[in-house]
Amino acid sequence: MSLSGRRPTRFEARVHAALGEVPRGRVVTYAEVAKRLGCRSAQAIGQALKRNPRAPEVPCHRVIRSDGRLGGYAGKRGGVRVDRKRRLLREEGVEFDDEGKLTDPARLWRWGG
DNA sequence: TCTGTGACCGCTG
DNA sequence: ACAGCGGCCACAG
Repeated sequence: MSLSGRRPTRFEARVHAALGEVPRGRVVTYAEVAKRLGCRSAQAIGQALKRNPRAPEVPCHRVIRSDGRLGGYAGKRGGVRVDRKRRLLREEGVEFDDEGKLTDPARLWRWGG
């Protein structure tokens, strides 16, 4: 309850706002979001998302790793949580191959570039 | 592919 | 206020 009952920090709010700019059917990397916020730690982005599993208000599932793999979801780096993430993306037309890599790199969203 | 190091935010004590 | 630690990561070797 320490998590769900907590009010978002300013940093978290900025992360969520940034995610809101990512259209459906597109994905963005943790690094890209970090860059957008002027933060040099992509991991800090993951932290912020973990603290707010309240989808679909915040489309956490649209954030993947720089190497094209899914990365974690809802605080876990594997298992059913990530399976769910993959399903959600699949519903938006974003697919991953057997290696867990993003099939179509054109799906990658990025700001100003 | 795996390991080590860098980076940084928020929790806890 | 402050130090230590862990975490949905990135990057180099």
